Amino acid sequence: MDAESAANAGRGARTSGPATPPTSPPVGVTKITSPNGPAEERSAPDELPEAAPIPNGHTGEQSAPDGPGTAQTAIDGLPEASPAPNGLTGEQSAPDAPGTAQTAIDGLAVSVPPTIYDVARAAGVSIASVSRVLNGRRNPRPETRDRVLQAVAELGFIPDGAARALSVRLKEVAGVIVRQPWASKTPEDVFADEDDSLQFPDMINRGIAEAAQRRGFDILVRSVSLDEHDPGGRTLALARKSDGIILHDRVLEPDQLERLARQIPVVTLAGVATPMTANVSSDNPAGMRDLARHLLYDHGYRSISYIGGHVDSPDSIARFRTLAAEVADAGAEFVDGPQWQGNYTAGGGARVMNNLLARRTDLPRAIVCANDQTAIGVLYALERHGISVPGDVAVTGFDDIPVARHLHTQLTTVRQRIRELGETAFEVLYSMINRETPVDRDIVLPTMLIRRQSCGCGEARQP
Amino acid sequence: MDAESAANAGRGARTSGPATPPTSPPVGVTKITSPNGPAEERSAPDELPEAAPIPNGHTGEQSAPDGPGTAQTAIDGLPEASPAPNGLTGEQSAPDAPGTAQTAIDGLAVSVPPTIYDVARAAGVSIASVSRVLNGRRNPRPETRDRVLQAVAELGFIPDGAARALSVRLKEVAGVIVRQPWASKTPEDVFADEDDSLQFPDMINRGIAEAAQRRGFDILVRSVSLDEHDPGGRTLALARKSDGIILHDRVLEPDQLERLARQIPVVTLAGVATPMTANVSSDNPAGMRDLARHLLYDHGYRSISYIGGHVDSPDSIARFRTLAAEVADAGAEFVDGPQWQGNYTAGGGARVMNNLLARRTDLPRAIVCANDQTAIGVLYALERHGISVPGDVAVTGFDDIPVARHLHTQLTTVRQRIRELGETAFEVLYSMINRETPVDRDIVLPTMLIRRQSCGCGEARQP
DNA sequence: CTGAAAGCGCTTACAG
DNA sequence: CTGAAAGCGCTTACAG
Repeated sequence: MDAESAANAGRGARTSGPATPPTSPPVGVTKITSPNGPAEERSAPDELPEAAPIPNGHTGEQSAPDGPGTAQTAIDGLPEASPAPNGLTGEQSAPDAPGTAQTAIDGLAVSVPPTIYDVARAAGVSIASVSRVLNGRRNPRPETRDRVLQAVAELGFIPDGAARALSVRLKEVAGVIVRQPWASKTPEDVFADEDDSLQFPDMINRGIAEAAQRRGFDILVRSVSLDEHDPGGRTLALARKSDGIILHDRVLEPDQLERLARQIPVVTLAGVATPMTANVSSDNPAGMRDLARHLLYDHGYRSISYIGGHVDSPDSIARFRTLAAEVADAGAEFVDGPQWQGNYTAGGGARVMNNLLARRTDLPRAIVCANDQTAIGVLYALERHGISVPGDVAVTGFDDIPVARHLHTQLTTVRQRIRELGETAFEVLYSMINRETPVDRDIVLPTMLIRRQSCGCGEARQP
Repeated sequence: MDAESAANAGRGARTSGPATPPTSPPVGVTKITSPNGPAEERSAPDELPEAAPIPNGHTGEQSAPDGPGTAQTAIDGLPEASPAPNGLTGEQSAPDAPGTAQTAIDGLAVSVPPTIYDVARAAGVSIASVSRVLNGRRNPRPETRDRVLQAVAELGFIPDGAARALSVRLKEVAGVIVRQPWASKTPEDVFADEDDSLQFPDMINRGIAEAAQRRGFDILVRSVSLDEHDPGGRTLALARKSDGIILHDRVLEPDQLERLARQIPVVTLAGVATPMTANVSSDNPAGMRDLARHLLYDHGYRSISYIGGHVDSPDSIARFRTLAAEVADAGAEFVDGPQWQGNYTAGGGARVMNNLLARRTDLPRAIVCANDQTAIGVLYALERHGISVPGDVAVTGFDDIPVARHLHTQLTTVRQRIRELGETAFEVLYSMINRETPVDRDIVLPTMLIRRQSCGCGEARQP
């Protein structure tokens, strides 16, 4: 059997319907299968007979709730393999299942994993003892310990997380909700990819995950789009799988937030601390003030505008306010209006500029963007229209994401301690989960002005 | 009470030790608290008295396994609030807990969430009925339905995921293991940030998450570093929280992989399908062949080298082989050797080049990199040494990550359908979880050569 | 030190 | 249509 046919061996076999697929897409994973690569690069070992060893048969058959339950039982090897106390009933083979041993045949069978009862029996001890040696509670007798450990190794036992979670009331999972900026992208959007690129939220998540790992936690990330019909619902759905929730930017309305916080610990990023929630964010006022003064006094720009992020973003609002105040204090002109509303994406920034330029609007001397992503779009639009940055117009960002320094015109921006934002958010959440008294429930991290080319620094301003 | 003191209100209160912190870091989340931002930006509403309404008291007290269990019970509102059948024992207040009502005081208290029993009682029906209306099973009487729904709304009931998972034997969670390239970064590494940037793996994960969402699944991502002492252990730990596992690149040894696959469905990315696992990857041979021929025949380069990724990476090995073969076929020179070993990071690429240049080695006419990240490092090193790309040396990448087109010298590379790789991996895993016959267990996605500047295309080759 | 048993919060046949 | 009960796989006082 050559690789080609081996790869298709599974085809044509009966396929059972998935268990109530939420939004079932055009199903079918059929892809272009290596049109021309050398065979050895994609060979599919397919020793059917002995290739799928069923350590301990006995299929639990998780029949789909509705839909015709389809039984694809593996070869039932050891009938008496699971003498669990609470009488395992063995597989409940669906009535319409003509043949069995199907999953075993296609070689991808996964037998029902062993439980703590299997380990206990194999080791000749009680499940309590197994649990104890596995969790290092009260030192068991060395012999007991060894026997258990051996049984565990032999069976390849992996304790079920759900069962443990239910028992200790701790899942060791933190849910993270991100506002999805890349939802509204159009096919021909030049920045589709760029907006898919590493965002500020991704880096924060990296920080969260890192801190979580130290505590034995994992993170479950879910993104909700701006135009989501029910962000609250999606958030709740994630909450049931987590011990606590971290909310990026502003994903929930205040009332929804309160409801959620009543059920589970909640930490917001860039929001505002409430009696029930904690918050961690960067010092927007200080960051924007430094940037604004640099533009106003160091460069002497007399007219400045601000391209906002999401309309209701606390971060964007804070930045806007500080900038407007600084511009006013300097007696300079603050160019404002609805046409300057962005959405934190490069596409949004480009759109704002294109619209402005189409109307032949006079541009301010400097354009301050809500974040780097937006600035990237602005730079692009300006460049395409032959407008020089920073010669004709200065442009700045906020965040200092990695790409910022690789742009053709390096971006002047305000650096946030992005990962630290995430790490801190997790630590606060962790303490809340442990019902500890949080050290502080409104944490603000410092920022730093990063001067590069786009504001007019770095190189002699060329016309 | 001003914002400053409000923020510190919680301090000084007794803090209980966290439950067996794995690798306890210098604890304490104390951060720089807004050095100079206006107060209203970080105000912490702190209406102590009525701020923390305890809907239905009764604290479950998840006392830390070892360590002195510290009880921080909330105000016990409704003593008889949980008439659960299996006799809830109420809080097991730890012996050393002098006072209670502590979490309520600091305002961040989270009462024990209601269970299905609370809902059933409130609605005057059985828990079975609650479960049925919530899951839309067998249409309940409209009245029953309404009462349940109302009770759910009133109590803010969120069914516990662990309990559900245990019962239906499905967690609706897919575990994803990534090989962590950013582990070995040194402080002074110029590319630390760049390597922190959106990587190929991140984009794949985005695809996985997207596909997962359609099926009601969430993904749990864990990264293991190359020098991990026990990648298998960390993987198993994640496996207990998941229904299936997706492995990036090559994170497990074949034997570990087999052990894992015997317990739980496994899909590898860029690996090789085995009797127990499925694999999805890009067509490396075709992609590299197109690239190699472009370099060899279109540009006529006669000497080429390859900077590899991780030594044992199947992708890198496949690319290497194809390139070597193509170069040989063309009768050109393939410059090889251990000094050309990279590690998929920009830092790695830069290091290889710096070492080579330090030894004043003659460079080949073209340097093919295992991935874009590596190429970025190479471009950087070359530029610093005043070597012109593509004038003196051509450089190419692989992946076509977003930054590739934003580099000063735009990168010629081989595009992979990155997100699709992830989406496909999830779909295959999903079918395995449902014990379906997979459509194909070795899926290969097509690639596409993207010619930009770094190979010598696009602009007239300047000296 | 160890075992028997209760309990975690759901879902789902099984009988009314 | 609905309720009582069993069962999912662990952990943990509680008694030996």
